[in-house]
Amino acid sequence: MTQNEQPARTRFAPSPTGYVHIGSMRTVIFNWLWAKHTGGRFLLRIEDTDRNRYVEGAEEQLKESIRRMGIEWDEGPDVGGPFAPYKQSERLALYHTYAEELLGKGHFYKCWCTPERLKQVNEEKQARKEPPGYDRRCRKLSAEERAAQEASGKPHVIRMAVPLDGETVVNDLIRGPIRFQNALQNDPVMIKSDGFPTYGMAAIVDDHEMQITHVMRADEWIATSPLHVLLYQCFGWEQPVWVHLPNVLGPDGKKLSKRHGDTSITDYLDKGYLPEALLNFLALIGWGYDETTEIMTRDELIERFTLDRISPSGGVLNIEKLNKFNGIYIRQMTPAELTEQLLPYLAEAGLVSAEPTAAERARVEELVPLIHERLVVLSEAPELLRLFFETPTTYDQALLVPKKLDAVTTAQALTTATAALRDAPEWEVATIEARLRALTEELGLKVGDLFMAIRVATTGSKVSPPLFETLHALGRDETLARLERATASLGSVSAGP
RNA sequence: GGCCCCAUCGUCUAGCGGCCUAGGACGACACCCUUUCAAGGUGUAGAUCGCGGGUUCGAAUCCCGCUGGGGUCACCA
Repeated sequence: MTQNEQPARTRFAPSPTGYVHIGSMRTVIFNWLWAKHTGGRFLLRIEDTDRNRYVEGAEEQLKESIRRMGIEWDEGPDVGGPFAPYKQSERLALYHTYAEELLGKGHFYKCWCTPERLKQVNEEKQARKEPPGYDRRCRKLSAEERAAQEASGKPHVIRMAVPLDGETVVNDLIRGPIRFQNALQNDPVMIKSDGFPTYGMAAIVDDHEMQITHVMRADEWIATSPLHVLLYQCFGWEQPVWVHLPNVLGPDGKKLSKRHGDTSITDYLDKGYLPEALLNFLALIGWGYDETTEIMTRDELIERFTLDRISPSGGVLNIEKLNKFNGIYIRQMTPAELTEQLLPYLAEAGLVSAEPTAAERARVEELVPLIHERLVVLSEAPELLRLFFETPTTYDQALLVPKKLDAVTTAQALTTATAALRDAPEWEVATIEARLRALTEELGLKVGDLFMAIRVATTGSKVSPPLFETLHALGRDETLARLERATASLGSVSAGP
């Protein structure tokens, strides 16, 4: 791109309040891709400055989610780095040092207004149809008043004294300059009364300290970004490149949230969407390489990812397309690889033991080719493979008897087929096929009718992997037993009135 | 409501003044292959580039207005 491509330092800075949703993961991916593309570093920083929203285990879950996607941070919790700690609750002293500095320069001021007063001010403003916001009372305190408040020792917050006029320009890389009137901004709280910094304070101090070169974050941060620019100006620090990413939207075109259902990245992973497929798919929401290329490996993505190709508009997550991608990636795996991935799902369904034995593993691997190209998502495997582990118990007569045939004819056909298969010289796919095809002529049945009757008789369903392979995998004894059972169920019908 | 962002087939997108009678992908539909389902192959439909003005010899591409959608207005991030 036109931008210099010096090694970038990017970061994903979530607050540990819950799971990582699919939109956040897309943000992670963009940050990570850009760092890797430029040969830079991707950091993870935990923004736990709101003790009211602390969620037990959220940090671990968050790290786990990112790792399951095959993404590692070069600096951050667990791995450390030159700017440790990477958790804001452990960096409190730093924020205070900087707050003191700006307090001294007059860019920050202490505010003793209580939440109750703030609320009241807002209500009054609302009543007067004025925009809500702090009235800056403490900013206008006289020296004596300030000294009095100071002496009282009452709890206070520290606010930034936003310029009363002029404008602040946020230079967003993909949107260009965005202008904001300073007069319309509020004096934001920088340090809360509990001594913790707010996002605006902590993020800017840390981004500067950690030498972040590109701040890539979700769209919704645009509105508060002028405050961040202002803070950089107060400190006299060089700003990072601002890159506000378009949102990943729900089917209704609104910001993705819990009400849209499975928005947690782990839900997708648990369902059996492959990390590679998810990565590829997510990279394509809000970014595109060229006119035709869509399927790209991790390395190709890294190689090709540039900021100038990020689009400014949000995109709806197209699950059908994700499914397609997942199928493509599944088909790229070897049977052995697929087997490994499938075992946990089969174990959960009770089809193999929790600690699969070598025999079970081998059995699954020989079955895998039968469903390989039919799998969309890993979790579908148990249903597709169940017929090889459990004998169908009931037969739907309507399914078993081909449309143009009756029960008696079908039973006879099945009986003949059973005999033919019993007599087959050996149990090979080609042999089974030869026998059965010959049968259609002998019986004068249509290929589809005979095969379908056998399919339903042996699998209990009209949909299955290819018949001959299926019978072969079932084994002769099991095949014959199922055939006989099905035939018997038909007999009871034909014996009826 | 104020401020801000966005606007190409149903969806994800290509397009950065002439290559566009707008390309690709998913989905849909049809056909081929075929023992079912898939996979694969071929093809069809689908976007007056949100609307209206400009600028220009020429606009999806630049400018303005409108409309629509979204975001944000906390001692949350």
